[in-house]
Amino acid sequence: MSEVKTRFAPSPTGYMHIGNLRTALYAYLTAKSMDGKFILRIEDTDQDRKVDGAIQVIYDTLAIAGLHNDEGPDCGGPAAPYVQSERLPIYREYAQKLVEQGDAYYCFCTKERLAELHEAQQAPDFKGRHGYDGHCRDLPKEEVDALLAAGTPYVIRQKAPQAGTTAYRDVVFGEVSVNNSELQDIVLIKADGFPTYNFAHVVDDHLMGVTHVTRGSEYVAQTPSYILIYRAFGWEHPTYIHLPLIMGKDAEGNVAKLSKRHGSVSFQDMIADGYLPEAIINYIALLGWNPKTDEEMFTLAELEKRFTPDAINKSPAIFDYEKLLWFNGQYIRKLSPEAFLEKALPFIREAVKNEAYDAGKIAALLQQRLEKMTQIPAQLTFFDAMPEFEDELYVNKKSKSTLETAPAALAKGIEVLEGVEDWTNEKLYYALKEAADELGFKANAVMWAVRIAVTGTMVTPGGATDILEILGKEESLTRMKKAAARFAA
RNA sequence: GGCCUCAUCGUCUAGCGGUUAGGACACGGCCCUUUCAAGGCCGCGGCGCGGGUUCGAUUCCCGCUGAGGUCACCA
Repeated sequence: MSEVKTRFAPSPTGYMHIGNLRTALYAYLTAKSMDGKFILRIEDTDQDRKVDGAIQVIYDTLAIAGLHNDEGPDCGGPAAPYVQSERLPIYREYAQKLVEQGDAYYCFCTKERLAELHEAQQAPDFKGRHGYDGHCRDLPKEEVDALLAAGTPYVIRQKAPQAGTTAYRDVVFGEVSVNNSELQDIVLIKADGFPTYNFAHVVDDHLMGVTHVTRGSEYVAQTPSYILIYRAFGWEHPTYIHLPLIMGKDAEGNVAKLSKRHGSVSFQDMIADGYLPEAIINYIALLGWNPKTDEEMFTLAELEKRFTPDAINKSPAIFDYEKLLWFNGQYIRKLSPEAFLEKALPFIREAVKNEAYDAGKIAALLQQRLEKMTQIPAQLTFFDAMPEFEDELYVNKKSKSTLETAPAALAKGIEVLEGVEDWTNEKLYYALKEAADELGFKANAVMWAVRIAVTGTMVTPGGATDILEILGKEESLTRMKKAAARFAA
C-alpha cells in the first residue's frame, strides 16, 4: 500500500474557525498516526468570497498550532500547484472528459430559473423532490452544440444515476448507503469557469495522492456523489474519516453547528483573548476523540503518538469554554517563569505603567492564579493608583480584622516596617508577624489591614507582603500612612 | 418536508450482556493558606421512553421521542 496522505483544504475566508482547526488537527494526526504525509491545499474557487491576506491567516494558524504540512503552496511538492485557482485547466480537462463519457452534461438553466425552482420547492405544500429538476440532462447534442456556439452561459453538471444505491465504508460512521434517487446532479464547473468544491476536491485528492479524507460530518450525505465521480473516472476513492460536528450554543442556549452565532469562534480571536495554542489543541483534540484512558493532558507530540482514527466518536460535541479555560490555566502554570513573563508582559504593562514595579515579580504572583492572559490587567489596577474604597473593606471575619484592629495594625505596621532595611517578602512577613505578636493580634489581622491599606482592593494577586515588596519601601509606607491618617481624621 | 446520522451526569467522555456505571470540567463542602487562586480530600449528579431477545440489558434488535446534519453556480 502506498504512503498515507491526508490533507487540510480550507478556503481562505480570512479567519480560522475553530471547527476547521480541529479538522486540520485530526487530518494531521491521522497522517502522523500512520507515518504519513500531511498536505495543505487552498480551496479558493469562490470568486465572490475572496479575501486579501486570507491565505496568510491559514499559514499563521498552522504555524501557531504547530501543524506542519509536508506539501502545500508554501513549501511546494510533487502535485503543485496547491492552490485551486491555479489549477483551472486541470478541472476543465477532467470535466470535459466526463461530458464526453456521458457522466456529465452542459446545463444552460439560468440562475433565475433555478431560483424559481427553488422557491417553488420551498412552498409548504410542495411534495416531490427538491433540487435540480434535470431540465438540461437530456438535451439533444445538436441543441447543446448550437447553444454552445451561440455563447450561452452554462455550467457542467454531474449525470448521476437515478436508480440503485451508492455505498461506502466510513471509518467512524461505518456503512453509509444512499439511494441514488436522492442524489442531485451537482454542478461540477460553474458559469465562471471555476470548479465547485464538489468537483475540485475529488480531482485534487486523486491527483495529489490523498489516501484518507478527514473532514466534518456535514459531508457524509454528499460523499456518495463524490464516489460516483471517482467511479466515472475509474479511480479508487480514498478512505473517509468523517468527524462528528462541534456544536455551539447561542444566546438562548440553542445548540447548532458551531458558528459565529452559535458559540463564536475564530482561532485568532481566542489567541488574542489570551488562550494558549497548546491548550486549544489539547482541548479540541478531546472533542470527539479520547485515548481510552483517564489521561487528558496531551501535547501535540504526544497526540501524534497516541491518536488513532478508529477511536473517533460519532456523536456531536458541544464546545465548552469552561473546560477550555481550565486547560488554559493548566498550561499557563506549566510555562517556565520566563516564558510566562514574556506572554504576560504586554498585559501587565497595560495596567501597570510604572516600570519601577518589577514585572517579573508581578508575573510570578499571577502565574498561579490565572486562566487566561486577558484576566491580567483587571487584577493589577491598584499598582498605578489606589482606588477609592470604603473602610468596610478592613472588616474581615476570617482574618479577625475589624475597624478597631485595623488602625492599630496599621500604626504598628508602619512603625515596624520603617525599620526594615532588607525589603523582601520574607523579611516583611516576619516583621509584620512580630508586629501582630506585640499587639496580641492574629497575624492575619495585620496582614489583612496592611494589604487593604496599600491596595484598597478586596482580592489581590498575592498577599500583603508580596505586594509590599513590589511596591517598594517608600511607596508602601506612603500608602500606609495615608490610610492610617484616614482613621485619625 | 424528503433523506441521513446521533443519543451515558449540566458539559466532554470510559463502558463494547453480569460494574457499587469510571474519569475530567462545572457545582457544593472540607483541608491548606498572608486576601483570592492554585493544590489536596470528600460530595452532588447520568444510562431519553416503550417494546422485544436473554437467566440477566447502559450494552443486542425494533418502534417512538429528542437533537443534529444535508438537500446552492458555498465550501
